[in-house]
Amino acid sequence: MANEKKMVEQITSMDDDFAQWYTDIVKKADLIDYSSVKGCMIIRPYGYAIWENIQKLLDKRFKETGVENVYMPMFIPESLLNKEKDHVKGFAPEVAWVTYGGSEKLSERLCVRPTSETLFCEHYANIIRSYRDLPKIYNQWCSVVRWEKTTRPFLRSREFLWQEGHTMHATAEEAENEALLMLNVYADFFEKELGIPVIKGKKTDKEKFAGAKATYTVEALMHDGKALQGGTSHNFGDGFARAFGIQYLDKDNSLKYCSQTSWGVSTRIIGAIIMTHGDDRGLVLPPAIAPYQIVVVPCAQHKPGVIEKATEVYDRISKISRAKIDISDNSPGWKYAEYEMKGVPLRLEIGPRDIEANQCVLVRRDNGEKLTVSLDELEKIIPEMLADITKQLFSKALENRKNRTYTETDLDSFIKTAKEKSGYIRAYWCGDTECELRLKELADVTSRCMPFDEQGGEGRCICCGKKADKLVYWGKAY
RNA sequence: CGGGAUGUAGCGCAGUUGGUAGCGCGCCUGCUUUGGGAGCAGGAUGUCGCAGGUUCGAAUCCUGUCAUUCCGACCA
Repeated sequence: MANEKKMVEQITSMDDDFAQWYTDIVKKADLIDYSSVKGCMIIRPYGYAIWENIQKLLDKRFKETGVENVYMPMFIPESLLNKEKDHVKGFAPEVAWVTYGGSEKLSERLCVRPTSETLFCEHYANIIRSYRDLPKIYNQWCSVVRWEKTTRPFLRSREFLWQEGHTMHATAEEAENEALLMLNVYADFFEKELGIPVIKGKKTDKEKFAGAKATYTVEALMHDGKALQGGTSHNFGDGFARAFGIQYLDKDNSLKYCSQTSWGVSTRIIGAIIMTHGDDRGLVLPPAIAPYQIVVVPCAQHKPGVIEKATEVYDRISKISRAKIDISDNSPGWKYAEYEMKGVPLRLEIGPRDIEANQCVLVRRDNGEKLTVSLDELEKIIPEMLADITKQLFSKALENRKNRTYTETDLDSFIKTAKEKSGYIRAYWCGDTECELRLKELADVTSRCMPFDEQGGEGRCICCGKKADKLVYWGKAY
């Protein structure tokens, strides 16, 4: 019992204080450490391994659609940043500036990239001449800097890792297709690999990206009912192309402006994983991105033959999964708690009793189920269980979203629900930004997205009561 | 950027009216243990966040500053 108490003390319960629970997990699962610069975190090996797995899986999906990776500089001259008005207005308040090189003041200050639209545009203007040069579908994996006031690990840090795709196309239609294609890549990745259900939709003008014609988003709902924008894909039309003079000579020998997209996801995804699947015992990782998918814990490992047998099993399952074996002299109970904290999807326990019976015990992190299985069946059972874990994580998260999605048709109920519940509120909206601002004021919610799947109907604007054809998901967001 | 809380050993925390720093866990050594965070014995570990100031003397009082955290406003 004394031990149980100790375990409970490790992390704050999510029902007591969700924010503190999140912070505890991030630290105690060894994902990050704080650095001496506010809002800049050290991503530790266990956390970085998760990011590497995310990168690997996404990068493969990108390349299957024709993406090429590049690397752009991290500095942007002020004059370059200023070229597109809406864009600079959106980002200027939160950029970091370099004003000195060594001891000399720079003649023009350099901004540390908050995003690289301008750099890509400058480059594209130089390399695109003819329709034969199109499309250009570039992506870069890098870090960007935004001088946030309030910071939280993974969710909002001043420097964060991400991927930014920037593409140039001959026609507006092609650009629109690209933006939607990448949105679908994100949605598929979230749902199939991470077990996080998302809502695909369009952002309102108020919420769209600075300088974009349209912003599309995949929205996820966290365990506490707050929304998190998982990834965004923007159609820029030819706005930047006009500002940067990106033109090509078409087949008909006339000069035309390119149409452009950009799309990105960041280490924020890790925050989404924590807040979607985690529980009071710690992190729960979807197998696809878990640094190790299964941990072998020998029991009574001092007894002759146990470590040998456990190692043999480990070698075997290493061929079919990312595996780890822990033969440290910590007690088995300690190891159970430790790997639960770290969210390892499966635990394989093996001790003298098992060895005698040619079996082992498999324990699932997501639901705690214990299964005694024959050692002969491991190669068959483990991949099945890993796949099933992702599915179960998905349905559990979907269930949470369903339970936290409310539909309202009159303003008073809308405000009441917004005050009393935490989740999405579905309600019609006339399209007027005034109404959006008013809802923010009255109910403290913002529009999260206009789901593609749920348009086409008609109702009354939740705010002004006028005829409305836009169904919007409203809520509070990270 | 506003409001609250915090900063002392790796982690969690005590430290009273100012007098030169302690507890638990962890760590190291040895023995016994090992199927849900093991036991006993011995041992090591500190610019008291940082910078000034007051004082014979500061972890303690004052000023500033930096960071963390929570709640708002802003944003991925």
